[in-house]
Amino acid sequence: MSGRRRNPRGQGERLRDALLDAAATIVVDAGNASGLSLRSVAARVGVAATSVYLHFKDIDALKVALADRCFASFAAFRDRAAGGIDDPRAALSARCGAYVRWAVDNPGYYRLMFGADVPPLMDDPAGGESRAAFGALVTSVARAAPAGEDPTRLAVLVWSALHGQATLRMDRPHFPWPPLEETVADLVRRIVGFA
Amino acid sequence: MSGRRRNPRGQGERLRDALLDAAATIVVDAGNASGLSLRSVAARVGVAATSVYLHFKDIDALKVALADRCFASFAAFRDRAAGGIDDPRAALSARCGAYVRWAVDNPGYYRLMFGADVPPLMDDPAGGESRAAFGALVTSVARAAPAGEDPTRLAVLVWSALHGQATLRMDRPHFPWPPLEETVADLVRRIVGFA
DNA sequence: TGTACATCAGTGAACGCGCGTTCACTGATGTAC
DNA sequence: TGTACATCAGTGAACGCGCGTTCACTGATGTAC
Repeated sequence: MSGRRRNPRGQGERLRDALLDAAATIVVDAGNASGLSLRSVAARVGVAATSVYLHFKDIDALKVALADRCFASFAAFRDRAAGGIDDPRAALSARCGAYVRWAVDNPGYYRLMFGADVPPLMDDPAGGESRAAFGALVTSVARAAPAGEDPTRLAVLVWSALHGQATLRMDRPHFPWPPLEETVADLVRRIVGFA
Repeated sequence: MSGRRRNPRGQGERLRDALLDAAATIVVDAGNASGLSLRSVAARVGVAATSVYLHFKDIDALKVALADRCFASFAAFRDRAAGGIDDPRAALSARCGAYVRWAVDNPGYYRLMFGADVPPLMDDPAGGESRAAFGALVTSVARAAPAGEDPTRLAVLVWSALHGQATLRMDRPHFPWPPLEETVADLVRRIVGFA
């Protein structure tokens, strides 16, 4: 079909990456994971549908692997945004702004990672990623919060506010949203309680 | 198939309600709208698949009609929770707690109403419902907020926080969530800024 | 009072589509003897 | 040095399923003449 050649001996794992790349472009193009299927992914790579089974148990396993990849790049983006900022409150604001910004710019990925699509993410490999991300938020909140506040509790509040901003902005694009970074910073400031 | 009899002459509209009822039970059972199809709805009612066309242009039109119904019952639930409470802050807390409670108790409906399933809700009949609901929130926030705050702006922040709580609680059930009403009240108190 | 006709509330067969899953198969390449 | 064999990286036909959509049809009931 396409000009694809079979991988050389010992390089069979490269198809796995190619399948994940194809899945990523399908998700990016559609803005969600609804077009992800064993057959669509295989077709995109130029391979027989059954070849997907060589690397993934089913389409959900592929989704989990893709989500795992996304968590890594999401975390890197937030760390980059917050890195090098000394003031803990400014660092927290930057981290949170980056959270919503990345989500809005990558709705397909974000929905895959945090939607109901792949239910048991929290227990699985990607669940580890997700918990680590929450841990980083707790740390950042702890540095910025007034004394006497429970950082974990605050982080739960902040996380849910960020998630709400992110998903509403992508699902209700016609709503007159105020500017993203400014709004998120205000939200975080109010929740965590610093001037 | 089932013991269904055709509606008497002039009562053809009753099938419309029956189809919506069937769609509602499908959504409730699955917890989402993914099982909603022209054929599944028709089968549930005990009617030929093509009969759905007599009342709905396509399955999306049926989803919009169902969402419309849900908005009505959602709004009634919140009004009931907030009604009769004189203190504006307590009323706002009750209203917001009821928001998240209803969402968590009716995940299928809530996802249908606020998810990406039926994109243009905000422009359509149900969009009116949705805007009216936001208006009620703005009013309630205005009564509770300190002077000098912009109630619409605050309502946006509160709404996104409530939505985040609601969707994360339903999509991440394994996360160790703190008690719902208490957490929502805390969130609202912090955002709106009252002691 | 009878009857023709229109309307209403659906029916049911058929179509092509994409889906996951099964199964036996292929053909190149490295390795052991 | 040659050859048999195992392994690897896939293939491709076939299955049954549910889906939306089309089309001509049915049969009861009310209404006009």
